[in-house]
Amino acid sequence: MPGDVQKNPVEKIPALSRQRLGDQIADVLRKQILLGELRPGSNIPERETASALGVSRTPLREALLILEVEGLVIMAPARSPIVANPSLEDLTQLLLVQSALEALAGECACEEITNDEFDHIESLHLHMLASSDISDDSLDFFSTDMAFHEAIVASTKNPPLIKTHRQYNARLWRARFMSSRRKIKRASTLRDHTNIVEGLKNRDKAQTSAALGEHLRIAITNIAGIFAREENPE
Amino acid sequence: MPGDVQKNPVEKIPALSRQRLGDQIADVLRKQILLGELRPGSNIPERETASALGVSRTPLREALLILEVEGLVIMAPARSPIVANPSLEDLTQLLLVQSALEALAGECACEEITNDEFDHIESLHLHMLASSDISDDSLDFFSTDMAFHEAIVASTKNPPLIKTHRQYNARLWRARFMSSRRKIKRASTLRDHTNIVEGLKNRDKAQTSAALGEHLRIAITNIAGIFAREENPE
DNA sequence: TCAATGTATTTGGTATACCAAATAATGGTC
DNA sequence: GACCATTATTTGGTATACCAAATACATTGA
Repeated sequence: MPGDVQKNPVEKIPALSRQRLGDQIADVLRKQILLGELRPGSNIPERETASALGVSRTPLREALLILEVEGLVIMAPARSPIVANPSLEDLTQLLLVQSALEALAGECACEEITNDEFDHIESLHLHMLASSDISDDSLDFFSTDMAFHEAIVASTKNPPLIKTHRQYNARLWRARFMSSRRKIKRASTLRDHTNIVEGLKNRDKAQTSAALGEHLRIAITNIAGIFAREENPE
Repeated sequence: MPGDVQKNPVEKIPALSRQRLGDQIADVLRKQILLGELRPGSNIPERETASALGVSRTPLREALLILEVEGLVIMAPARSPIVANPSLEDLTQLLLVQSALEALAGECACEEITNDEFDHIESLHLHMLASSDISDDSLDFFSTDMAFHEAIVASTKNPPLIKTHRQYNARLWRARFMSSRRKIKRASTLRDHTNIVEGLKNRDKAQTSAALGEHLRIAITNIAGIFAREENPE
């Protein structure tokens, strides 16, 4: 950056030096990957991306490193880093682990959840129930769904669990988003959620855990359906 | 490195440029942390460590970044990176997640494990049975124990599960090592392992999964005992 | 026309130089 | 003698310069 004008409007970067630049860049790239602005399989050349973001390669590489450890980016020697493009098998394996994590979260949540936290989760559920009929705003339905699951995990107050769950969610985000656009499945999603909320309300470990685990195992089927449809559309 | 003599005897670093230098450094540091050569809470100043390893700060920072994402190192702004020093609560939370991961691994293993893999796992178990009476080589008993669990997880052929499990193992390594030195507990460890092996042999998902999950939940108690002993020795 | 080879360009990997913030030490003053 | 202020040093954070490997392209020969 030899003295050229800073075009980057990312508010105040040096505001109290919030955190490492690399972390902030990782957040930006992660969001772009999740939103599909950076499509799976696409390249992330270091110099180009760095200058596009108005930073140098060093923190950009730091961000790529983080995303690689998280499994969102693949870095091969002498090749541009690329956005991970998980196969159906990859997604199945990820979902299996995620379902185990959420089942555990369900158990822990029954012990740790506060009434306020439960109320918030229930309100998210009610919002989904209400909006599923009226609007067809896929993005709203989907993001509320994600928030619902994250809120449950957050209520466990188990930082490693929360972090690992978040990382798996990131890798599954795109597939689950595409899956959520099949509105046909909404009814079963909501039915599962009702079971989960009921389990949480009664602090019933077995019900909550089973409902959460089963919920995601169903998601595997849905995603497999998406893949089948892509290969052989209609 | 201005022309000074290379004291680093790390074989041939540029041998076919195996992989990124940062990854190799991360491996070295991780091993040092696990073996206790880098004690929890100790500093890892960048310049000093880099020159000690005969590399520059860039790949060293890359390694520290990786270890930070893995949870083995804490990096705070304007402070030397330090080796994570998990509290009893931290370890409890980690073990809870790890137990869920191993329970899942047990289920998957029953479907995926080959006869060769089972034989290997069984031989590890037999080795532990044999050596538990004769020698009191804690390190051997412990490392075989770790290999036993890792082999089970590996037999699932689920890469994300394997990777996540390995990362949790790294964070738990030290605590489990200290715990394993209480020879009194060996009998119960071996009894658990016998159940696990039996479950695997019969490809019995429920038994294998339950035995693995329970096994680690017991480890939580053992580690809590270690902490209690440290605070109030004898 | 096709293939093979050599060169130029682009890639990521690494080392180093520079910067800002935080800390620790030292000197001065009350 | 104690406390506060100021400075010097050490820290990590960032930018840049350099390097080697890999690729793509072009040119030349069969």
